[in-house]
Amino acid sequence: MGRWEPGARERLMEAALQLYATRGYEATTAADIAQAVGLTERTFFRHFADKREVIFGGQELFEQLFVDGIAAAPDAAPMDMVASALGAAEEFFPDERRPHSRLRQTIIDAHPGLQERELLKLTAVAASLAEALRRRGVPEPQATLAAESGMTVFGISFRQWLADGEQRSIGDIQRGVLEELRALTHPAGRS
Amino acid sequence: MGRWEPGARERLMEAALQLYATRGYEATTAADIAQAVGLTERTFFRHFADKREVIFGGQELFEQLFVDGIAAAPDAAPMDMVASALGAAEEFFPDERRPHSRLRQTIIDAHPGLQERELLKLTAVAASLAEALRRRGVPEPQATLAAESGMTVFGISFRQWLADGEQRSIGDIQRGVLEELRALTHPAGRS
DNA sequence: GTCTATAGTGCGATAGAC
DNA sequence: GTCTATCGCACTATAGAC
Repeated sequence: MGRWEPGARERLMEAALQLYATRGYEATTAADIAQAVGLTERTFFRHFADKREVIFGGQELFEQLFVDGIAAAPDAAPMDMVASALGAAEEFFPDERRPHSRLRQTIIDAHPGLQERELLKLTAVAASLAEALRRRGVPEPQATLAAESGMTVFGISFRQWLADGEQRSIGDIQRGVLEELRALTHPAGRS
Repeated sequence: MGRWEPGARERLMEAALQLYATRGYEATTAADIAQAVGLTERTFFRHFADKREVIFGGQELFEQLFVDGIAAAPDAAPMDMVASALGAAEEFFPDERRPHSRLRQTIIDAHPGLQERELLKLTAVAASLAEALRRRGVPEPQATLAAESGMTVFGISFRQWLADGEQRSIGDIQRGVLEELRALTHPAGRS
């Protein structure tokens, strides 16, 4: 047994989610979260640059899955490689995770500061996706366009996946949304 | 003549831009900005909810122009109404404004906190665009998809408009990027 | 217009792991 | 001894409450 319990980071994240959910984000101080897991405020800020970050742990894995998806996609048109990479969402958001994701999203939606951070993270993923596409030989502006369109599809699908009564997997939803995007940008009758 | 110089808000915005550019964003306090135009810190926070907001004045007009663009667009496919609304960018970003926009963007790009705020503003515009499309009878998810795709086109085009040596108007760039998007989501040979 | 809580930083000290 | 996680304290600026 060491001096410290292991997994301080994970324990802080879990405690933060619970406290933000019950007591409210603004009413919860960094010191509260730290105290809840037997640490000090100073240690909280060693693990997380700010009070918002504690909600967004595990995002690196999420981003990596998408990027790997591009690298592993068969040679095809840019949007088809993106579609293939979107499969990563299925791995990251299995249906069992829906309740947890709903709770987390409720907290984020209730606070502009957290929404800002979420958008920044999503934008970072889009930038990484674009970079991965360029490594596959896709030029600009197509790489950024395809990457951002992919994240748009993911975002809309993720929201729908969380919607009350929704039963489909996120992958199924994404495939439908992507088809809608294709139809939208190329309506029947237009050459 | 009133008791106060008029245009406190505008003077604060201009002073903030200059101070952020010369001294750096983090090294500039709200009190510094207020003092530069002969006001107190308290007054600064009466005009702007936080230190970041001072960079984003005038966004309401920007948003309104896009929304009006949707309302005024001739009846057509959703993406065509969006394309029509994108024309608002031409009015809001005439070529004379390029140097000012470049300075402003340099400051934003150097600070994650400002990037977050910028993304939130852009997302708010997308949400308003989607709402305007729904008022024109476009259902979900097409409305959100078209609105967010429109903002993607705007964002990429705006970046390109600021790029070194770029001569085209933002409208010309947007038209090209939109065509790229159409081609990307419907490559030749795919039905 | 003042007063105050909280976020977040900097630095030094300490306690274990190796 | 080095390295790393933790703590404690002092400090500033933000932002909101009164």
